[in-house]
Amino acid sequence: MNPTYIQNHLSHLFEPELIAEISREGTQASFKAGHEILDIGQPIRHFPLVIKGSLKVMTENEEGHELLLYYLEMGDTCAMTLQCCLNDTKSKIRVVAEDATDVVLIPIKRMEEWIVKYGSWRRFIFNSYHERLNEMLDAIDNLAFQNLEDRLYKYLKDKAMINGSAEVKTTHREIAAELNTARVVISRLMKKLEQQGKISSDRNCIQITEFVG
DNA sequence: TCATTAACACGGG
DNA sequence: CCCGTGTTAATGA
Repeated sequence: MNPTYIQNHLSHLFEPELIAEISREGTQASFKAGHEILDIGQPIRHFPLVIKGSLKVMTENEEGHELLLYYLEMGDTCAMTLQCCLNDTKSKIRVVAEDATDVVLIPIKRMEEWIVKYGSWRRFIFNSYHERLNEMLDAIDNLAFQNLEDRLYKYLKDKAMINGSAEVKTTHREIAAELNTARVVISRLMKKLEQQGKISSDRNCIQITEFVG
């Protein structure tokens, strides 16, 4: 892979020797929005460094209900994938491209090697664990203690945030599936949020009024 | 009280 | 016509 590509995107994270190694060992991949990169039960051979775009990481319960764990954005990597690498287990997660996304795929065998060899890699991995753990705690808090209306609004704000736009292109049906609830509830709550002036909505498109970022 | 399920009407593409 | 949306009625937790 082209070293300057890695250089341009990851030099702020890693030392030059590691950049060179990533260039040698990694492969670049691009995914379209909606592309499934990894499914539950699949063996993991690579782990991703996100260069551009964003990935959505989910798990699933016995009834087949999906639960959103977190989003990965530029400079992020996937703590769940890391955990699976170290144990050599199969994936407990599903990873889908949220929008057009570029990643660098690194063979899992380099993981442990680089942890010993490179301070910047070690810090990166620990830091990634830390961030992902915090996001999961947020997700749990959200599920356990917040009502649906707050969850919906937070969901919409998160979506807007990762798109980098106040506009969210989705449907009530999709949102209902993501939040594990019924479409009719989303419609009702959306109406409520609209009346409060927090959002405005058209068919297939929702604007977040107080979007910043 | 609020979610869920099913059913129906409306309108835009 | 199909799909997304808004609404209602019955039922359940």
